[in-house]
Amino acid sequence: MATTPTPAAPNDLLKLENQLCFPFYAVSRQLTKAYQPYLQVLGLTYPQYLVFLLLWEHEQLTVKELGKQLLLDSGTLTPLLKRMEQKQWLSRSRDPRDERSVIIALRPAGRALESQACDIPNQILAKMNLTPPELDTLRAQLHHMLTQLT
Amino acid sequence: MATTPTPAAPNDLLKLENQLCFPFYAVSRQLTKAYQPYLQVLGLTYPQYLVFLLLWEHEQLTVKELGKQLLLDSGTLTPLLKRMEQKQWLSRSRDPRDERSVIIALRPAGRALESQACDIPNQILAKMNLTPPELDTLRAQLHHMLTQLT
DNA sequence: CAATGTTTGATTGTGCACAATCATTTTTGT
DNA sequence: ACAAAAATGATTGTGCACAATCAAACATTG
Repeated sequence: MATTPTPAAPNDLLKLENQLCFPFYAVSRQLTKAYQPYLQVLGLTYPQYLVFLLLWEHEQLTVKELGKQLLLDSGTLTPLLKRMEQKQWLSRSRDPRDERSVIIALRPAGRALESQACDIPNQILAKMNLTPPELDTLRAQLHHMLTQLT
Repeated sequence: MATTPTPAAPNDLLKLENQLCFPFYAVSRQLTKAYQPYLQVLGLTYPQYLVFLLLWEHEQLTVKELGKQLLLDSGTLTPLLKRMEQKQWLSRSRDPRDERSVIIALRPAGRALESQACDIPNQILAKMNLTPPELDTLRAQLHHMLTQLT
C-alpha cells in the first residue's frame, strides 16, 4: 500500500485555500472596509488615519520618519500628505537645519480630529470577537512575522 | 492612591503600536513584496497570481465566482483580467446560456506557468520561521477574523 | 405577455502602493 | 576646500482597490 497520509500533493500547495498569504491580504482589505464608515464621517482614508495616529502622538515628524514607521515610501506619502495639507490638517515645511528633510506638523484642524477618532479602535475590535488571550498571541505572531519580513 | 495599574490611557488606544489593524496592513504589504521577486520572473503581479491559483485549480470560472473567492469586485477584476487576456494567459467570453456572465478560461500559456510557480509558496513560508503549530493557530485565527469581517 | 425588479459586468473617478529615476542637500574622505 | 558618496524627497508611470453609476440580460409577478 504505502499511500501517503495527507502529504499535500504538489498541486495542493497552489490552492488558494492553502495559502497563508491570501488571508492576510483579504483580512487587511476587509479591516480597511470595516474602518471606512467611521473614517468617512471624518473625511479621511485609512492610510491618512495611520498618519494621524503618529501625528497625534508626536505632533511633528519628518516624511522619512513617517515612512519608516508605516513602511511606506515617498511615492506614496508625498501625494497623500499634500492632500492632507490641502485640508489644513497639517503643514509641510523644509527643515532649516537640513533642507533635504520635510517636516510634517499637526495643525489645529488635525488635532481636533483626535477626540472624534478615539472610540474607533474599540468599535473595530468589538466586531472581531477575539478573546484577550487570542488577541495577545495574534499580536505576538504578527509582530514576529513583520520582523521576519522586513 | 487608587492609581489604575495599566488601564490603557485614552490616548494609548490611538497609538500606532497598539493597533491590531496596522500589523495586518503592514504584513500584507510586506508579504506581497516577498512574493514580488518570484512573480516578477513570471511577469505577473500578486493579485494576478491569486487569480491563477483559482484558475489552475478550476480551469474555468466566471468573473462573479472569482470575485466571490477573492473578495474583489469587477472594478478591480475587469481591468486586471483584460491585462491577463492580452498576455494570452486566459480568455474572456460570455456564457451563451446567460449572456450576463463572463467566463474566464485558462489558456495554454497560463497553464504553463503553473509548474514554474509551484515552489513559490514554500519559498515564502520558509522566510517566516513559523513552527507548524504556530502556522495552524495562525490559519485558524485568520479564518475566524475573515468570517467575522465578511 | 408586460411591467418590475434583480443579477452581472463594465465604466469612471479617486486614492493608494511601489519601482525607477531624478534633483538637491549634506556628509565624508583627502 | 573640494570631489565623491550618501541621504532625502519629489516625480513619473503602472497596477491595483473600491465606491458610485450605468447598461444589458434574465427572472418574477400580476
